[in-house]
Amino acid sequence: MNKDSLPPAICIMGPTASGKTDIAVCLARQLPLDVISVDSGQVYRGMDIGTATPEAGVLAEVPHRLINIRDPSEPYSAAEFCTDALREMADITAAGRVPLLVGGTMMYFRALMLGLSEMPSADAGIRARLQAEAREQGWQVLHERLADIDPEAAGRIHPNDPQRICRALEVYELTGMPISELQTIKPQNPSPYEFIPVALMPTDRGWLHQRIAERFKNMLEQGFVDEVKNLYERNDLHEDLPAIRQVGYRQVWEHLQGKLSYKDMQERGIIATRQFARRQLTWLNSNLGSAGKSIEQTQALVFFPVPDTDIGPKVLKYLAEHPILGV
RNA sequence: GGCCGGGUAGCUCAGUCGGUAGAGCAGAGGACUGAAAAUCCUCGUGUCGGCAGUUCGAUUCUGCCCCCGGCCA
Repeated sequence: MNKDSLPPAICIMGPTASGKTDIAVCLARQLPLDVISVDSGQVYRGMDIGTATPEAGVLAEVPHRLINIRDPSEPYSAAEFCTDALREMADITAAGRVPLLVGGTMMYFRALMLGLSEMPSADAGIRARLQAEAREQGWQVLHERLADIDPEAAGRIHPNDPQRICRALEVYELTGMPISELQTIKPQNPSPYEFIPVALMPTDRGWLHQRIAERFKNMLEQGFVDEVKNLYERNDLHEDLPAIRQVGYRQVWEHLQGKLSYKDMQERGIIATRQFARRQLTWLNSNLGSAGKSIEQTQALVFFPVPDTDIGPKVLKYLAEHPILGV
């Protein structure tokens, strides 16, 4: 290792239900690793069953950081994740250990590995106002407004994509600068680590779908509906919150509202999970893979096919022989 | 057994006054810079239940048969 080399950080990514937690536990038992969860849902307290947060026994043996750090009423964000993760990574590295980032929130991985451009964070007031304007005039009008101030962003953002139109207008109001211009200013030093990204890739979509269905039913047996009911009965949470919009929670919430029968809730929940997994696979197949190679200190994404009964030992072997880890 | 509805895409169905058919959902592919488990874009050939008849031409009309509902026996 030369003096310029950065400390290593291992990333285990994969779609939902691909077996990430099992791998993490397996690796943590063998190597001096500390786990950080990369999961936009597990950050919320009281949302364990539906987010497949590891069970207490697992957490007792292999602690996961960045789990249950926030109330569901307060939206978390990719930027906050970066701040929190870098803090934890520094802590782990200082202790002479290696951070093991495990999760399925690909945007958080991207933000951590490539960094985010310098931009203001969300502004609830502005968003509420833009939402109200959209309700009256329609998002088309707001998209046209965006086209006036930032033609490039308007060209990239589809008129039917309220979330991105909203963000682009919000950034412009806050800074007076087009978001497309701010985004061209790449972060200088995203994260001072050498990432070793590993992806679990299901080779058989049918297998994944079956696993997703089984796991969702299993969540219901473990009391998923009661978990959501506890949140539902608080009366300060609503269906527009990121926490409540999550796969599974959204469907159970609608069931509690009487909008979905139990049977339909289960079916729609499983379907939503499948679609979520497909989006995660798109990340792994395209952006994250190429993005990994575009940054010097980031290694190319390495794929491990699943299911594989020897997946644990194989990943372990790969890491143990990895030059950056210098084992 | 009789009468009435239905049998069209993986599912739910629309439609073709006779010129081989299209929506929603599912599924697949893609995008992704402070909500990302979010948000959004693209993709529709299938013996139109089977056999025969009428016709230049039948998924469409006619007859018979099979299957699924419902009603009557």
